[in-house]
Amino acid sequence: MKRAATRGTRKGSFDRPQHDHARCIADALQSASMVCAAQGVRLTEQRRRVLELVWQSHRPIGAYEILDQLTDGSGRRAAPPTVYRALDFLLAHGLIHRVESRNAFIGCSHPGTEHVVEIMLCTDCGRAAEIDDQRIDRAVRAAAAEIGFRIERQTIEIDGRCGHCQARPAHA
Amino acid sequence: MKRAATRGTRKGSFDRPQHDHARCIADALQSASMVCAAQGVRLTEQRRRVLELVWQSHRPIGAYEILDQLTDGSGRRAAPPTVYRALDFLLAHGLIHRVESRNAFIGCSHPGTEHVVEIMLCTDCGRAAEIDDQRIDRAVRAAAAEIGFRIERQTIEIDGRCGHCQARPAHA
DNA sequence: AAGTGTATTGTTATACTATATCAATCAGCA
DNA sequence: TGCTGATTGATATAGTATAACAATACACTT
Repeated sequence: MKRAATRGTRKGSFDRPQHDHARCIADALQSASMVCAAQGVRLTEQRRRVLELVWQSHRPIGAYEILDQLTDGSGRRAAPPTVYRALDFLLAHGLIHRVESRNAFIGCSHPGTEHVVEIMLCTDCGRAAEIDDQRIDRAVRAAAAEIGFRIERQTIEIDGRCGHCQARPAHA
Repeated sequence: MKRAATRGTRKGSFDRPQHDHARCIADALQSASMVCAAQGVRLTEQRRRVLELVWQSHRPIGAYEILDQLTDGSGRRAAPPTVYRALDFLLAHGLIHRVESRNAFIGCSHPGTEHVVEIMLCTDCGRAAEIDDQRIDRAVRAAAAEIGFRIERQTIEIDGRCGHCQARPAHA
């Protein structure tokens, strides 16, 4: 599973715009399947479809964008709780992350492993990259320890311009 | 002004619960006044009142909580744009910070100075402390530099339990 | 003091994000 | 089969934020 998790989006960097994204999606779904099996929980069709929609691009996606694309076969649109429940499940099992500064969600780049979540967000192409930098984590832990603060959760989101976008004119 | 900014809430730590909070408020208003004068913008009565409400505690406050307390003298409640405009102004001039993970706002602990914003949030007493740790900033910059990412903004919010709360039973 | 242009505030409507609640259905198992 | 708990459906509503345009206040000139 570790192989599967790292075959697609590599943690710590932005994929080339022309990478094989179908593989990112396939890998994510496969990893999710394994993670759920390992944790003894069910990756239902509904949850799988939501995860697939989250992974349709590397851009954070909002709950209502998912909702708009989540028809029940006969074109009937789902209701908000449907999508939020699926998102809650995926969050709880580490398959997606919430981007707080955007009220949106991205697929987790290395599900099934313990890691702090640090996200870089390109303000040009809109894509997100999950990084996993030990130095940042160590620095945060050190700062917390100094004032006797016991960390429970970290929200680290960095906005800026990714390398690919800097290498070309600003987005239209 | 630097003295005023550091007299109240010290950056980098949680105040003792029984600190002289009236002074925090007074200092914040005074600093704001000076910052606005220096920047050639007007700290109107409306904006001053919103800032005061933000500073009524060290807990992040939501826009609608402010709204509920913002009467126009005759008890008439203001409308949302009124408070959001004031908040936008205060954000733009570095007098408050937005807490993304809470959709809420806190007063800036050292307005008028350039700094990255790193916030610790106690899940027990609900208070926030703005820290300004160079190690975290350096680590983030290093990680970004490695993948050619140009930083524009950082959102760093750490949830956990503050020292004061750890020193006593969990909050009722 | 009156006039003028800009900034600020008021007002109404509406968009966007998220959850509570209860009913219906489904999956796994005694 | 029938029970039990998990999942989904459906409706209503809470919570967060902005668009658009009118009215007012302020600073500055004449």
